[in-house]
Amino acid sequence: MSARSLVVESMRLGQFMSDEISCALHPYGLSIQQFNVLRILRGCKGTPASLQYITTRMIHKTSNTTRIVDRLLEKKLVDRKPCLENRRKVEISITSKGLSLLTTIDPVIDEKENEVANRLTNEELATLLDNYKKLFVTL
Amino acid sequence: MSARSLVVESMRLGQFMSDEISCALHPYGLSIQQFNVLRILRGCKGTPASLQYITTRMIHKTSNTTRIVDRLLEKKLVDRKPCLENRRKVEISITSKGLSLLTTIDPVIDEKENEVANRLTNEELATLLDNYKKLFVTL
DNA sequence: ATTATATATTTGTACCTACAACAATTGTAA
DNA sequence: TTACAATTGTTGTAGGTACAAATATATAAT
Repeated sequence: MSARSLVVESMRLGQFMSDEISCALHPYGLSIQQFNVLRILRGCKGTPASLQYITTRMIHKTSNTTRIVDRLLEKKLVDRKPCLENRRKVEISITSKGLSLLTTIDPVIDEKENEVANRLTNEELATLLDNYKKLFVTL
Repeated sequence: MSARSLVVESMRLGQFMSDEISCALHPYGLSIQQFNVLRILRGCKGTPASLQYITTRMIHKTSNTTRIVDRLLEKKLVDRKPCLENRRKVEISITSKGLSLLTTIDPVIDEKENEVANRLTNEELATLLDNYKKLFVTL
């Protein structure tokens, strides 16, 4: 019985977290994946990233990064340029408009994340993350 | 730092579980949501269910049950009839083809679920599910 | 040099989520 | 009864996931 619960409840919790963040992002017109890409690009600190690099860092391994970046381009939150050294590649970077949007959103997300995390003690939280690691071992 | 990890890692874990199940269902041509609906209908034990009833029991609260049922209908895994007592309603039931498909799939899913759950001791599993409950409290 | 293989991205399709608008039916209240 | 609100389901649209095929470029093998 518990085995089935583990799978279903883990999916439910993931969905719940996802909903919380999506909801917080909604006023800013960003989907959770678009936000994810923007934060990955900010983490690059000026160095442009390839689509492949972004993809490896996303939550959904099979997300279609091309099309997510397309939407960020339309909003002028990122730039996309062909890579001169390797013309198969593309160089994506966050614009100043993108950076300042993130600056606005940061405290809202932090607040939301803390609000959820505060339902557990630090010890419970540590144990939980520890158990996650055990579950994640790839087959 | 842990607060952010909690949200991200919960989403990752949910995605991981979802991927495991989707992958196991793939050979049978069912999506995880279609499978979910079939299991809900089986749980009704002959009593037909309305779309509304099915929706309340799904993982994704805003799933468009009409269209998921449409695809199960195409595969003749469910029946849909107008409800005579309340003509706004519709009566959905699982067919014998649907039931026998579920019977085939059941052990595959059980196996997958156990495989994942076995990475934790019973005590760890109980603690994990307990912590899930604390996190779920709706705001 | 030509062919084959690997890499990087794009495009196509089916299905799903999220949200809103719509239509039909039923319930309620003046 | 007529008007209004609530319920139930369908349809439309934008964005996303998953998977496969196509395209372009780069690298390796013969």
